Amino acid sequence: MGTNTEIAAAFEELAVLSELLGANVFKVNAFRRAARAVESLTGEACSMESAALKAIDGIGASTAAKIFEFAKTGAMSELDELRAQIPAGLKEVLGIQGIGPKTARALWIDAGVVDLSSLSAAIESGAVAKLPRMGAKTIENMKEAIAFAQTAVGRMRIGDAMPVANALVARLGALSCVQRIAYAGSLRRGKETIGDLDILACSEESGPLMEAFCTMPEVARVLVQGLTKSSVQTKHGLQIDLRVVPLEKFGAAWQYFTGGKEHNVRLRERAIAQGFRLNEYGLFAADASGKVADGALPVASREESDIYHALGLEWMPPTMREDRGELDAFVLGAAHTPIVEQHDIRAELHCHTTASDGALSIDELVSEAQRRGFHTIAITDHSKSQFQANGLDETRLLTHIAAIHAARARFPRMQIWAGSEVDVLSDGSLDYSDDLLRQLDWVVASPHAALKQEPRVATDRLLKAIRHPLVHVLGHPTGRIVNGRPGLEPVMSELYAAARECHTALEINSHHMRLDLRDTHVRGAVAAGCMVAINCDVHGLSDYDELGYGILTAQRGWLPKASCINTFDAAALDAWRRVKR
DNA sequence: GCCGTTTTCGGCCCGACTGTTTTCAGTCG
Repeated sequence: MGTNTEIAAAFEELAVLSELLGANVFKVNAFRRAARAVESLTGEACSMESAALKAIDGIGASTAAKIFEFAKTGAMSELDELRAQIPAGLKEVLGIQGIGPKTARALWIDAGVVDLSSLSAAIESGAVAKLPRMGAKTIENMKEAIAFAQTAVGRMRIGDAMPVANALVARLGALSCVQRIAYAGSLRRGKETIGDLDILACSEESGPLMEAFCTMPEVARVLVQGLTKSSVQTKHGLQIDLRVVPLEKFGAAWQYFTGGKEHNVRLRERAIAQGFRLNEYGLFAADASGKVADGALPVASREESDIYHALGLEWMPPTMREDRGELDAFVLGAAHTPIVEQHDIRAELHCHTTASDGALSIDELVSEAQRRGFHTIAITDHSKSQFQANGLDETRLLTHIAAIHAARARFPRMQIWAGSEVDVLSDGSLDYSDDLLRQLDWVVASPHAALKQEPRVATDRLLKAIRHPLVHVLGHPTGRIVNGRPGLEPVMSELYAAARECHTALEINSHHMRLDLRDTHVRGAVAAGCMVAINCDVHGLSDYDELGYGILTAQRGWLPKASCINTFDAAALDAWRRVKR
């Protein structure tokens, strides 16, 4: 057996290693495409029939055979052979900015470089300078890039990147030469972590704009500076790319720089098939040989929707542009299920007061929910096992329930529920008795401890909570922390099936440190027919703003509005709740 | 390695920038 993640990683490694051996680039791309195809499956690749595998775009006979081999033996012989030929440390050499597969291969074959330290040694000894196309400037850049690789931050959490991007957009947008500006890239697509920031601007004099950008005080190193494209690295190790296009081409450029890469490749293939060519300046009519006449005006370029419409597609949210079937789903005129949007959310069903570890009183929580246009709030303080979070014992909980119910008189327009975020203990039992749970209006059950359990143990633990007749929502099901801890790794398909059968919703915890369920889990839950809750796990006033990250994650998982309980009207939500009361 | 509304062979997305070259290869996104 092997998980989809493991199989995708094997194909990605196959791509990298065969690239280092100088394989045909199209073969390398085919491995990468296979990796992506496996990664975005909602079922397990290892348990699929050969015909079903080969029916998937990007998976042919050779790839299917490799998946079978992996399922049977836990390894791929072709990958093992490549690993035996190539020094393991060469992959980190390939990771250096400016060193691609051709250079890495030349460094290895002709200069004996096998890892970063031997690369530095080869630079010092002059061995690198003897290679073709290795001038003084190239070697200087290489030395800087090696030094920078030691300090780089890696991928940044979306909640850390978003404020940086917003501030940068505001600062550059204030320059008089800037007509329009926005961020693009994986940040706009709402990925949980961001590798670099992509900013797109329109200006009639890009020189001063590029100069202003490259001389910002936080810039440590200018990688590239041109009139349409510049890249810098900041003192914190974050790479920022700025692209400048004319105003009338903003839509084409925004589409192009938002990506994802594979989505764009598919879109350009579609353009060619329809007699066009697509680039960052627009969609152009092509002649029979695929050429665009010099000076031809674009068919579409001003807005993203112009591009998609001209190609027979609806505009689609950036969150869905990952080559996971969106081009088929958004054909112009075809009916598609409305995806959840932030303004659809009318209820917060997971929040904490000062009774446990929150910073707000009951009234402060409720009035903020009301101010945001919500009709329902469930107050869910921690249960007794969370002693470090001041979790409530039985006596305090009963007092708290009364206090929450008393608040109803002060907020006649709000539906206010007394709830709990009750701990799912390591054996799957809950932290309060059924008698006590029955007195609550709303129960979120969440794992907080024992987050390193074996997958089988974790699965059974969470299944027990999902099947509990008094539980409405399984909160942050895996307990992972983005860039922090992996959390539980249960067999998700079993959780989806049980959740659907038992009328239990699975939570997308919106906090940018959690985002749990993650995007791929949401997609799987939707495919299995589950209901999903999007909650902010509010501890302080600003946590209500985390909702945006939860929505991005939900959209990346193609969550329909109708499958999200927070979008129900007050009566429907109450009816849904009462099934378990 | 994948794929087919020209195709089972011969294609496979596109452009900016850099450094090293005298016209382009390599890298990146």
